Amino acid sequence: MIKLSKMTDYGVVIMSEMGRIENRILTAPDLSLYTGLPVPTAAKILRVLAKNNLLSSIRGAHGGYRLDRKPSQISIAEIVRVLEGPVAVTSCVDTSHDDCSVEQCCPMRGGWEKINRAINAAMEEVTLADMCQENTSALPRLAKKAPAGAASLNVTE
Amino acid sequence: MIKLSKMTDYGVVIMSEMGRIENRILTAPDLSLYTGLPVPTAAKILRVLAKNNLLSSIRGAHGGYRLDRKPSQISIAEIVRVLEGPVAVTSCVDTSHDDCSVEQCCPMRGGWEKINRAINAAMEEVTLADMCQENTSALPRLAKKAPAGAASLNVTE
DNA sequence: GCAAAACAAGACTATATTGGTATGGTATAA
DNA sequence: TTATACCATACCAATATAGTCTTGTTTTGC
Repeated sequence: MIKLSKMTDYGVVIMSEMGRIENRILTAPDLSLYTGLPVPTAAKILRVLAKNNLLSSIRGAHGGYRLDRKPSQISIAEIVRVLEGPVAVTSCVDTSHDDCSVEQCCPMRGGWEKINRAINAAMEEVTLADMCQENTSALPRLAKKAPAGAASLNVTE
Repeated sequence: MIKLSKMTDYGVVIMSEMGRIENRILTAPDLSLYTGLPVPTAAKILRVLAKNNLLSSIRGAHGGYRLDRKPSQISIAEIVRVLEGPVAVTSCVDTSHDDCSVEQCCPMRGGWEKINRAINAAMEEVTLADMCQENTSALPRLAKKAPAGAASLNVTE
């Protein structure tokens, strides 16, 4: 199961929540309430999103966060990239590229490259607007403890 | 950085190694030698691959492992699926689907579904044969300690 | 029939990543 | 000037992963 980190998942959930309300200002506690995430966690993610120009932060009393662009202009790829780093299925794990010194002529490179491109394209194509289409009253839906609320299916085969 | 686990990476490397040699029988120590992986690790992966009908195991003296099918008939998706589980970017992490009880009407589902499908298609399309195209003398290439040798690029943006 | 070679299976350990929390600081509105 | 809310960093805990070790089973070949 190739999966995104929870932080990234939460990030997408938070962003869609903001997308739904659009140009309203929401605070970390607001979002925490809406999504079921603990406040510090929500705050942490919001900070990162703001730092990377997906949200603007407004400080001081009555401050909070606001979407920087329209939901239709924000791709999932962008959110994932901000919270998770470059979108790619890499395997030469280390930062030091010493081990995979064959980089340039590695026979596998072509295959992975193709796969990476496809993944990127797919994520680039789906926007926040696609994620938060109308009709879903978000607020009351995550009763219990759990945050979550994103993808579920597995495309098993 | 959405990444595959090392085991999966190793699995692909091992499979391409076997694809290169095709219908020869290779033992875990052989593969360990060729790929630079520790023997027990290679053995572990081989076992999983064999259990899932990608390799056949031959026991006893002069035994080992052999590819079950031609490299061109084995997709990367299959290898990844065997070593990593279903290929999907899920986020409702838990096995218990209790938290995401909205599954059916979750507004995000559509978006993730699309992304998952694209990833799957890409991996389904690339075969082992694509990964181990000719000319690369595999044996002497991983001198030092490190195994690796798979993807490298990052498709950063 | 016995010994050696090779796979089979599981438990176990150590390490790395990640999620989550706490603390102290800064800016701004009322 | 006080309360609200963002900012930054450092720390802890839990989980997941990689890797190892041990014991067992099957088969070849002498």
